[in-house]
Amino acid sequence: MPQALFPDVINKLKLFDGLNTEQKGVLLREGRIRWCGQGQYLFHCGDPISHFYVVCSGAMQLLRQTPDGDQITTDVVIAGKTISKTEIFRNAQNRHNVSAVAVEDAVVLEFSAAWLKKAAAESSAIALNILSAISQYAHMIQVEIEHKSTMTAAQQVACFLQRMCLMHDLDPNGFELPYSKTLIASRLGMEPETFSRTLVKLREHGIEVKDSFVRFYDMEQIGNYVCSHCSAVEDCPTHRTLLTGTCVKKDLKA
Amino acid sequence: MPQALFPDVINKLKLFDGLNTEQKGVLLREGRIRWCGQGQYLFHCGDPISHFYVVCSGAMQLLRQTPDGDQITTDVVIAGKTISKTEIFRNAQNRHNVSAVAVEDAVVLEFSAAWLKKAAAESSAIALNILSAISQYAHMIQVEIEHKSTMTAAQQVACFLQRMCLMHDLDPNGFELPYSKTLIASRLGMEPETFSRTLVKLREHGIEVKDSFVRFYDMEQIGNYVCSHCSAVEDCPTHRTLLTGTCVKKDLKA
DNA sequence: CGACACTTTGAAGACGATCAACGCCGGTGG
DNA sequence: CCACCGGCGTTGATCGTCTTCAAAGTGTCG
Repeated sequence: MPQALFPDVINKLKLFDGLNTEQKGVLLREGRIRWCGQGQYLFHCGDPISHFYVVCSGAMQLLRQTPDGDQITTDVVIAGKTISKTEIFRNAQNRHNVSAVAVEDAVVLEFSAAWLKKAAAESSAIALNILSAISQYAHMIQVEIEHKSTMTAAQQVACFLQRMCLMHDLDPNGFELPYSKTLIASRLGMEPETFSRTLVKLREHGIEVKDSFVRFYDMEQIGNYVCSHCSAVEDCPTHRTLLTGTCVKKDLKA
Repeated sequence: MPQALFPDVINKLKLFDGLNTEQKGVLLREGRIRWCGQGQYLFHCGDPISHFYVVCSGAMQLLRQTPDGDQITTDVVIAGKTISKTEIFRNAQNRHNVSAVAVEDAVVLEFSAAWLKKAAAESSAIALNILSAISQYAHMIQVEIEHKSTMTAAQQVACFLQRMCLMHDLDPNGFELPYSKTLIASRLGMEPETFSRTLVKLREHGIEVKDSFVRFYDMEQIGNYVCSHCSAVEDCPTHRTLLTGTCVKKDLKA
C-alpha cells in the first residue's frame, strides 16, 4: 500500500492538489513501488515512455548522452518531485529523451503513462495541476538559459546554491551539499574544475564553502546578487532573505 | 469577425485540435483583434497577466531586461504561434516575466486569460492540447540549454538556421532570413559580432549565407551535424533531409 | 543631407575548457 | 595488514572561444 509507506511525500504532491483523500486513494492504488540502487537506471534515453514516476526517497539524475560522448545532466530529481510528466504529454515520438539513473539508493512510485493521461483527461483539477507544474518548470529552465548567456560561472553557482537551499529546505546559515560537487557541476553545465575554482571565489561574496559545507554568512551581500527571476521557486518565509534582491551582475565580476 | 480575417492561422491552431467548427466558432467569438505597429509593446515585463494572444501576422519578440541593462530575447513568435500560454498557467505571481514587442507590424488576436483557463478546465481536449504545446516548448528550451553548454557558436547557428527553415517552412535550397541578424543573434544569446563572424565560417560546412540569403548547398555535410534532439520540431517531408543526422560536434570544431 | 540602426571587420581581453599532476579517501584483494 | 586501485576534489598552466571595444561601410528615413 503506497500511501502507508510514504505518506508525507504523497500527501504533499502538488499533482493531487484539490482532490480529496478518497480520490487520491483511488488514484494511488495504481502505483507500484520500485527500488533503485545507486547507479541503477530507471529507464534509458530512447526507451519507449511507459510510465510516470514519483520519487519518494533518494535522488535520480536525468541525463542525456550527446553523440560525441559527453553527457549533460538535465536535472536532479529529489523526493517529492516527479519524472516524465513533460515527456508523456509531448505527443512526439513517445520515447524518453533522457536517461534516469539513481545517484543514491532511491524509492520510486511508478504509474502507467496511460494512467496519467486518463487522470488528466478526466479531472480538470489534475490537468491544471500538471499544466501549472510544467509551466513552472518551463519558466525555470528559461531563466537558466538566460543565466547561461548573461552570468559568469560564479554568479550561476551563487544563484544555484541559493535555489538549492530553498528547494531542499536547508538552513541558509549552514548546510551540507545534498549531492556531489561533480554532479552539481554537471547539472550547471560546467566542468568540475571550474566549479571548484568558483567556490573559492564565492568566499569574498558572502558564501563560504568548506568541503561540502555551505554557509551564507553575509545576507546583505547575497541579497545584492540574487536573481529576481529565480523567485519563481516557491516562496518560503524562512528563506525570504534569499529571494528579495535583484540580480546585479557587476558584484560578482570582480 | 476574427475567423473571416485570418482563417488559415485560426484553423491551423493546434490549441483547437479535436474541436469541431462550431465549437471553435463559439470560442473565437471572444477574441479581439489588436494591431501592433513595429516597435509597439503588447505588454511589459511585470505587468499583470490579463490576456492570452495568438499572433495572426507579423512577429513579436519576447524579451527580458536584466537589471544591469542588457536584454535577453526569450523567443520570437511568428504567425500561428501563441503568447502567454505558459505564464497563464504558472500559478505564480501572475505577472508577465517577459515583455512582448512587435519586431514588424503585427496583428494579434487577444483573449482574456480567464477565457483560456475556463476553456482548459471545461474541455479536456483543449487542456491536453495546451499540455502538449507547453511540453514541446519545454523540451525545446531544454535542448537549447544543452546546446549552449556543449556546442560552439557555429554549431548553434547551424542548428538554429535549420530549425528556422523548418518552422517557417522555407526552401532549404535558398531563403531569406525572416528577421534581422541582430535579432537572431540575440535570440541565440550571442553577440551580433560573434554571429556575423560565425556565418562566414559556415560557408566551409555546407551553409552559405550572403547578406540575408541562406542556402544549404551541401546536404550531406549538413546531415552530419544536425542535432538529433532537434527533430522534436514537427517533422515535414520537404525538410526531411535536415532531420536525419546525428549531432557530431567535431565536424564544426575546425 | 544628416541621423541612426544594422552589419562587418579588426584587435585586445576575459573567461571557461582542457590537460596534467597531486592528495585524499574507501574499497578490494593479496 | 598493507598494497593497489578508482573516483573525487583541488590546483596549476595553457589554450581556444566568445565578448568587448573600436572603427568603418551600408542602408533607410525624416
